[in-house]
Amino acid sequence: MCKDSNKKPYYITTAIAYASGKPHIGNTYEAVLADAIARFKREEGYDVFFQTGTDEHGQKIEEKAAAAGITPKEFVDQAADQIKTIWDLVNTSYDKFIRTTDPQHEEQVQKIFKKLYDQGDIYKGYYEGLYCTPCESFFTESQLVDGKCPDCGREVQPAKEEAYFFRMSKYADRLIQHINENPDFIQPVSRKNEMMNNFLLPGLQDLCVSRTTFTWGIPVTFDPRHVTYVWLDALTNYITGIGYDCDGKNTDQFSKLWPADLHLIGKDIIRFHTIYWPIFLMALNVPLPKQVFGHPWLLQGDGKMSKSKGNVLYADTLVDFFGVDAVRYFVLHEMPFDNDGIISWELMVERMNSDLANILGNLVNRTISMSNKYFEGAVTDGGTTDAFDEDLKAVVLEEVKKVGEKMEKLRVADAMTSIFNIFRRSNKYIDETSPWALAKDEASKARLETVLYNLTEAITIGASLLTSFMPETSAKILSQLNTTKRELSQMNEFGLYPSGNKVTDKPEILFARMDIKEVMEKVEAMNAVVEDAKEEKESQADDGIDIEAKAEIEYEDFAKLQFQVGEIIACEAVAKSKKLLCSKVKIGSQVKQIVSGIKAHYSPEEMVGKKVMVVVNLKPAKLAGVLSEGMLLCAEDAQGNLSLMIPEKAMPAGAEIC
RNA sequence: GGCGGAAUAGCUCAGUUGGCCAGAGCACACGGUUCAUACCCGUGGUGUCGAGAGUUCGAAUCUCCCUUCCGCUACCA
Repeated sequence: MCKDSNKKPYYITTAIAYASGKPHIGNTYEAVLADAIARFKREEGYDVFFQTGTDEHGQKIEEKAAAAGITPKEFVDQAADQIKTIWDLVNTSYDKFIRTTDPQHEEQVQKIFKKLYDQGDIYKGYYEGLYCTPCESFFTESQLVDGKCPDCGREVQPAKEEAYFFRMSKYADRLIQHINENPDFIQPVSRKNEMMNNFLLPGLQDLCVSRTTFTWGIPVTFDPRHVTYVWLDALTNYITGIGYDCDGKNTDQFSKLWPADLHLIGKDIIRFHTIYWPIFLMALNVPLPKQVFGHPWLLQGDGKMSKSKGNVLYADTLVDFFGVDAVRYFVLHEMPFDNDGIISWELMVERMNSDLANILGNLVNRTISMSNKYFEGAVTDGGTTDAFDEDLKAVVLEEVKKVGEKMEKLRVADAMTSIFNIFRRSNKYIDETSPWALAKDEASKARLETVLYNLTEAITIGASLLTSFMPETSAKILSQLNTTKRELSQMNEFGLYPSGNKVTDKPEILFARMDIKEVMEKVEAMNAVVEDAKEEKESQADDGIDIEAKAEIEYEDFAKLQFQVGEIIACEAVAKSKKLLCSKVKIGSQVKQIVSGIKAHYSPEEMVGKKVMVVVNLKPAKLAGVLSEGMLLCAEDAQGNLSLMIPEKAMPAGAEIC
């Protein structure tokens, strides 16, 4: 134990997963990536602490629990279990799984909130100015149309609902300085510019840190109508999980581990980790984490991964097909450093066959087979040497170094490529030395011994390096070679495999080749089952959706609105806009220009000729610099899909809708 | 609309401060081999290094401009 205290600490975290459902393979990627880094750091001799967990508060969970007819706590208990099960399934070696409903975390969040309030960083305020009572919504000045509610056009009033805010601007200069002085703080660097240019340099808005519209959250002690709103609750897990104490009685663990060495997060929440989180810490007078790495996403090749499509890949499904280490290999290998990666069944099978089965599995198998065939399993250093041997050794030792260098830069995929270069070089070595030819001549026995010894040694080193990335496979190979894991510190030397040691006499297949056709047939069969279940569920669920009710209106309010049928006679995308289409709409004898945010749902071509429902007397406004003289009405479902309202029977352009 | 990034072999990408015939993996074709999971090894590219112009003895690498994609952000009646 004394030995441990001499080790340098390394504290790594993942983002905590939102406990609202089953995590898909894209989410799981983050856990595996963090795990590979954590394991490698342990190999390097660090005293690693790896924390992950779940974010369990918020309105969405409150609603989902209600829909399921259980309490929020019951709901998150189930969800957290499910997430933990998946993390365990893919062999993540976390040291702590924190949940934001842990009493210890909740207590600290309450203290932190109070402390920041007492010192003036958090203040009670209200959404500035602009509340529309019927819509129950707040708007900023720029969102208003003609000074009125953009949704209903009514008057808005200043300052309705109170909320607590964090004064971000106070710390902005310090943060800008910190980011400039620590170029590695935000990774990849391209994200640094985005944060600077979009948020820090233009000036930070204060952040809302409490809510009164839902109750499933950590109550504000001195104002219990409020619950702590997301980021102050979630981000603080990184310090509460290791024993931060707001009153100054931090645990030894906290003193040892903080500041964290690496927050590993998805690129979508970089802003919260590189702006709000550092500022919270500054306010608490706690040092900032050393590095935040916003990793890219793993996307599905065959169409976007979406739950509504039912084509989401889950880690457990993939593990059933390919096994844990193949899945780990795939997600780590396919994910470059700053571009999104792609996952599909075809790519999985390809990697499985070419890298895992052919290059690695077959290498181990053929090597062990030869040792058995020629020497009854005994691997002996024959003491000979030639140019092929020297090159093999040089490549192995060189790649060992590269693995360390790549991992230092968080280039995990590149590190694995280096390991596989050892296996590739070993296959080539077999070809160069042709052991089967040596075996025919008793005179070259020593030479043959050396060749198989060098191979076994190279594989031992390669397999030992694999331990951080594919722990089960690493152990299997070493076991078949009847040896133990080579320590990183001993990898600057070639030839430590005990001479005369015997390998297993029955090598097992590590990775079986797979047939893409068979896999796809199984996948389709599986999807068909899922599809049926989904349809059944939908037919049950299609009894409508509920939306927020608006206040009752008088008939005269309704009568102010003028609806008419309009015929779209021309339509084009609005240049420089992602969501807008600009239509020329014929209404009776006149033609109006109307801009609508429906580009994601309709192409300009399919718009033309449609007869649609138009709000005609809406005051014209400019959208993205283009004049819009009305509004096309659409129905919207829970997923945000839009459908234009079209008359059920043929109607002329201009017909009144009443 | 604002800010930033990228465009290199069929595919995914490397190419450090401008300089040795522009590289790797996958895929494909041919050849070799048989220890092994029909595997492994070798050989094979007329790639306009997105288009155009410029700086230079020399540019994928620097400058300008254009085109196209991407990210963040704003807007989205």
